[in-house]
Amino acid sequence: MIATPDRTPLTREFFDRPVLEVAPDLLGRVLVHTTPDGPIELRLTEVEAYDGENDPGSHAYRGRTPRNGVMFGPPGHVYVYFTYGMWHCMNLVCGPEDQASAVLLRAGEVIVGAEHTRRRRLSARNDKELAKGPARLATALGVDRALDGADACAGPDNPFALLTGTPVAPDQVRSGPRTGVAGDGGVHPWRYWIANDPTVSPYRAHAPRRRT
DNA sequence: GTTACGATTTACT
DNA sequence: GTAAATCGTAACA
Repeated sequence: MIATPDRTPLTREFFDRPVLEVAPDLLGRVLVHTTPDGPIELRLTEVEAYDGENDPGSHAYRGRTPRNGVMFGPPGHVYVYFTYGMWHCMNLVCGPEDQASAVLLRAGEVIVGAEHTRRRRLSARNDKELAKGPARLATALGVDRALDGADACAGPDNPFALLTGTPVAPDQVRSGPRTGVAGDGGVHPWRYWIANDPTVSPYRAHAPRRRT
């Protein structure tokens, strides 16, 4: 029996901590995105930490650019990037400011508004696949670069918010290498997920692209 | 201006 | 299991 999720918004202070502390603490939290179709709510089941300018796997590794500028801003905001010419992925910026660390939201369980996500996720064979993977998660929510920089701490009446939810017990948190991260960026066990959760995406090693 | 590649997903053998 | 899809971004010339 799962307790009723706490709908108090997560505070700026929650995100203004080292990213390796925030990332596992996000599991079980509830993301709210209000779309033109209606609200969608997602319980986070899998995340990945990216530790600022010293992390070879991070978009911030080579310094600030037009794309990653939000990562260098205050914590508690959304960083959205476009990749592979097709997909969007979303992150939450963690503090302290100028550290440029963030948590990639890799997977979740849709708990409200599944009917809206199914229209965007026609290849999903069941509801567990609606947000099983970072690009699938963003697609299910209808998130794109328009949300880049949005404040996740402004409360549930805003287009985007993170609520306290029901954080998972520490003994239910698992960790391992990050998925699809090249080179030295793949060595750290900075991927976190909820044990035995059916919405967690499978691990994949980085696949170098073949020459044309 | 040109080039190489990506914090992925999907379809197909 | 492998390969195609598809284009913004950043590095390099």
